[in-house]
Amino acid sequence: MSQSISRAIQILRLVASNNEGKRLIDLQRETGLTKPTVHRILDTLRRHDFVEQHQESKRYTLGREISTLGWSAGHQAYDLRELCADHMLKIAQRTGDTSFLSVRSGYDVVCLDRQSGSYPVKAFTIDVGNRRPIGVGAGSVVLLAALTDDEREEAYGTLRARLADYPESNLKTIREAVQKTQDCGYALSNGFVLPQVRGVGVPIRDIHGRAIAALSLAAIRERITNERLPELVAILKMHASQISQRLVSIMQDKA
Amino acid sequence: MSQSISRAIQILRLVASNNEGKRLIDLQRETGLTKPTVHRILDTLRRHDFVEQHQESKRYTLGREISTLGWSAGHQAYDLRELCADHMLKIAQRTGDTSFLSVRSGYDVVCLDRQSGSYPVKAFTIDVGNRRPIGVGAGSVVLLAALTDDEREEAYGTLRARLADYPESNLKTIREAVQKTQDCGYALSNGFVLPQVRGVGVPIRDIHGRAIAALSLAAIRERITNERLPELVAILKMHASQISQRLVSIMQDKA
DNA sequence: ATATTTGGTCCAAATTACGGAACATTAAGG
DNA sequence: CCTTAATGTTCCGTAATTTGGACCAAATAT
Repeated sequence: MSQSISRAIQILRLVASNNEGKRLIDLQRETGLTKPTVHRILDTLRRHDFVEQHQESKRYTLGREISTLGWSAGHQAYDLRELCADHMLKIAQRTGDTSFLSVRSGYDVVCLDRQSGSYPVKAFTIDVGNRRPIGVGAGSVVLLAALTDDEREEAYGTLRARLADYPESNLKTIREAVQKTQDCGYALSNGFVLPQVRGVGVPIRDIHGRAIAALSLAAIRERITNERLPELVAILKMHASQISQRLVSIMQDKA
Repeated sequence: MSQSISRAIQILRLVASNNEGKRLIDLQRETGLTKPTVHRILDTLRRHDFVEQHQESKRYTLGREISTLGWSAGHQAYDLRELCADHMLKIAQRTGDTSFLSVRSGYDVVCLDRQSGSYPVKAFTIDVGNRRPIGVGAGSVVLLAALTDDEREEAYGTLRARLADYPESNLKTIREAVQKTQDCGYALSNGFVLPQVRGVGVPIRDIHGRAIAALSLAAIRERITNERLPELVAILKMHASQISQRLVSIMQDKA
């Protein structure tokens, strides 16, 4: 298998994981490769406009070409966001908390959309377009739990190094959360991202039953009590199932 | 420089250039590489969800991951389309013809948007999301003319092989059209794509004066007469300049 | 039924990517 | 302002990776 292509893709994902861009040395550390190798790969990607380098800060960000290719790819991410927009809003309105829509990207999770409810203390644990390691946060645990056993073990492998940025998370608690999610059908993040914040997440399933996205909400700890939890889960599950149904009918229309 | 990464990117672009997907052998011919090489690269891209392979037809299309990465890249293509939406509509309304918005992607040109006017014979020479070799069509010539001399010569190199699909185009007429565009500030496609269709295009320039996109329109030959041409060019130029001004103010707001 | 086209696999040859080392440039510290 | 540290960039010999000829399998055309 083409090693350098895999490395280039790994670097692309890492560059994507931070909106402010990444420095060469960040990528070197995160990949474990040597400086010249990372530099050469970045240089190649830059020549093809897959990444851009800011002149002053020297930081690398995703390039114009990725944006254009994504456009040609058929706007899947955009379509899913459209499809869920009303539901996202309704969840935020009905609960007063912040709703999130996430999809998996390699061993990252990307936030596709976010809507905030009326409650004055907002839990904005992630911005739209940003990424997190899979397993960190409620929606993220949902997507981790949905992987095959092999994939999940590989995900745990990549996680080890990356959890340094999330002092509230560790492999043990993530494994437990995944187990719980598989048992109960929903994920609970008990301060995994920020100690004051709890989150709840459920999967959105496609026509084959695969979890293609996660619907979740977050709020300060005090607002997600054990008493309120069943109600929140019910709301999320209802919207997830409605979205799934629309997905199914869209798929059937295409065929 | 990383050869295999460049090849992977070249293949990605080729896969993107056809919405129905590409067969292995198509890619082999278009790249000039051997079958095992193309296959191995595609296999690597597939493992990373950068391409998908349809089970029945064996054709390769862009994958879920490209869509997601494009999302993280900051929605540039989408933003530009939004920004131009009103203008696209107005051009179609005022002229009665079909308006196009295009951007460059390597040595391809991607159609970002299309609006059709009231005239009952529509010229749909390209669909939204589809690609063409740079230089084929009015908007496409605009973007070719905007390259640096070195880039343009390389583009001509890649064109040679690809013009087989466009019997109405050849390197000589494209070179002439580019020259004319540089002289006059607009491009005229005199049946380059389909013999019955003429097109007119102008550049949309960013704050630095670089042509980042092309605004164009197309109609059956009889509707784009030499008498009507100045009016059409004026309309296109007016909208292009308005879009440029909005781009400038957006850029300044960011800084 | 046979020929042809296309998709996929194996493996030896050599081209290519790799990374140590050294240099350049920017940022931090005294 | 000078020194030290940290990061970005380039060079080049070496070794590992990619390469493509040859081959097989499956589908499609004749």
